[in-house]
Amino acid sequence: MNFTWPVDYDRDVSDTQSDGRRPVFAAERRQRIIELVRANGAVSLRELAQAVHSSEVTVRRDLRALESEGLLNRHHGGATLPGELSREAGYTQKVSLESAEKAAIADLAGALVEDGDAIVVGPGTTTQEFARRLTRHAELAVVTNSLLVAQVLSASPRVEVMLTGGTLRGSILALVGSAAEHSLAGLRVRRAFISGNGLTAERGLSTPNMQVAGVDRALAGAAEEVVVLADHTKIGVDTMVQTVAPDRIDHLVTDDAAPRDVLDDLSARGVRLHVAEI
Amino acid sequence: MNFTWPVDYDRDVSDTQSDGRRPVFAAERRQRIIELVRANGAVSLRELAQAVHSSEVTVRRDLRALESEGLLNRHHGGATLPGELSREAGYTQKVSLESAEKAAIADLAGALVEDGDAIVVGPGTTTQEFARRLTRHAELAVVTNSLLVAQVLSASPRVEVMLTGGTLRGSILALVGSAAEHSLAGLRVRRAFISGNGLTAERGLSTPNMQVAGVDRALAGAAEEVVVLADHTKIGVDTMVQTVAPDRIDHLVTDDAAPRDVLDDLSARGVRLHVAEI
DNA sequence: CCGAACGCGAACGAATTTGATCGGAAATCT
DNA sequence: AGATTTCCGATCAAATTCGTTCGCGTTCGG
Repeated sequence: MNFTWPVDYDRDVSDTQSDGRRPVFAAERRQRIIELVRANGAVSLRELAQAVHSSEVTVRRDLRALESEGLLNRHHGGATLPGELSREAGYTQKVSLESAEKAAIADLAGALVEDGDAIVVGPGTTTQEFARRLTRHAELAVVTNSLLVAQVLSASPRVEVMLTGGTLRGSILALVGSAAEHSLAGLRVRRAFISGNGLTAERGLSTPNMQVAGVDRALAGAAEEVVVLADHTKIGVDTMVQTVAPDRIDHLVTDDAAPRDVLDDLSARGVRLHVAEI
Repeated sequence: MNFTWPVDYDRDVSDTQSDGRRPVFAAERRQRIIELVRANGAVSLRELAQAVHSSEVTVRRDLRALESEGLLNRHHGGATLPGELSREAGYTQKVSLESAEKAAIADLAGALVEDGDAIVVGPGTTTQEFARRLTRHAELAVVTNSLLVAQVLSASPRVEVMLTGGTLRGSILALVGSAAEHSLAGLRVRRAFISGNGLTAERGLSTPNMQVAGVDRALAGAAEEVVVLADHTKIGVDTMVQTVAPDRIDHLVTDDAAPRDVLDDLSARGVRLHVAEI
């Protein structure tokens, strides 16, 4: 925990540890290095060397060992906390995935919006793409719990954006939790445009996360009609928590690679289909 | 404490928190670039270079690398979010003004936060920079109405971010209106870190916009202590709506180019000063 | 008491990063 | 459409950092 440094005064360059003072164990030094990196987020090699009273070569060696244990990340000139950087690699990869399908779906869904509408838009990459189309409409009121959707719409002055409150879920940049659900309680809009992780005819829309499911339910509950935006990779798959029952879904916008039988089942349950041709 | 950048590496400082400024790692710079692009939708090359304190050549190299990872799209003059050339509103230019001062102020203000704190962070470029420092702390709960602050903190799992609801004010990417104020009503945190457009000893903190003023008041009201982050360009100027009275301000963090007399007046009114030396 | 093993620091070549410059391409203006 | 301004790509040079080898001193086991 706390280290008492036997002697901390000027150690000259040529000075060695021949004077009977207790040597600083390597483990102590490394512990100190980790503390420094954790405290500052990122520390330069030189600073570390000064701080632990060792040469830069030694610190480099330590950093190499610590990196192999996953305790920190090395960079040119120093080290940083692991995970602090290089984040979001997974997220943005999703954006470019099937972007043609998403764009086509978003285009088609845009036809379901009219000037002067009040709508709800849920989180997701498809709905984000959909939101981009909304800037053309005049006098739109959009309620969303997605920071990305809000940001997309922030530029257009003719769209009024209302964000729900709530705690931020960093992985999808959306607001969840009871505060988010509660802020939707008194709301009533015409249509909700939401996505999800899976859609089947039997169980409807679903998502693998409980908190996300709660808000999705609240989003759908605030609208008279529910529009689901889902590309073909989600049609026919079921995930953990059901969010919207099949008979509560009024429209489904998807692409023509979706399995035909599932679409037919959905249609039989009263879901109006909008299939984008890629 | 001198803040000269090229560290003289002959001196052996026993201080572990060395004051010399650390070189910015390439990974950090790229992360910063991504954040800037995300936040503004589209940023020009020149502004990016200015913001990260590097040459345009280096930024160009970074952009090339980031594009190959699919993290952004680059084209003549700058870079945009991947997926769409959504915004044609020209590259925003308010990205980096007096960024050195802001960074120093943010550093200083970071000392007013402790692990386990619950704090409020208001909108503004300075507070955004401040928020970047918060990722080092453990078990932090942050309430904010700024999308940019939320986004900065979204990457760090040790910080819980709560966003107020409300209508989005696109120009500053913050939530305002009665919903925002109402969502802060039942809240009580230790400190509020807010910025503003002007600060005088007579009228305290002020901002030119009524709606923004309302939320600022609510933000300050939710905290036991109010910390104002303001660079020297805001000290001594008064704008339309008063948001926080002088005697409600407990701390002021600013830089040493602020007019001395105003600081003295503020100090006489009980405001504790933290002046960053550039 | 002695040799081997180990940790640490110094030195030097290699590799990486960064900034500057210049010709050519692209966009904008007239 | 032509001219001009701006921006991009590539090569080069300087600085910094990294990896490796070697030497020195200490410690441990016999």
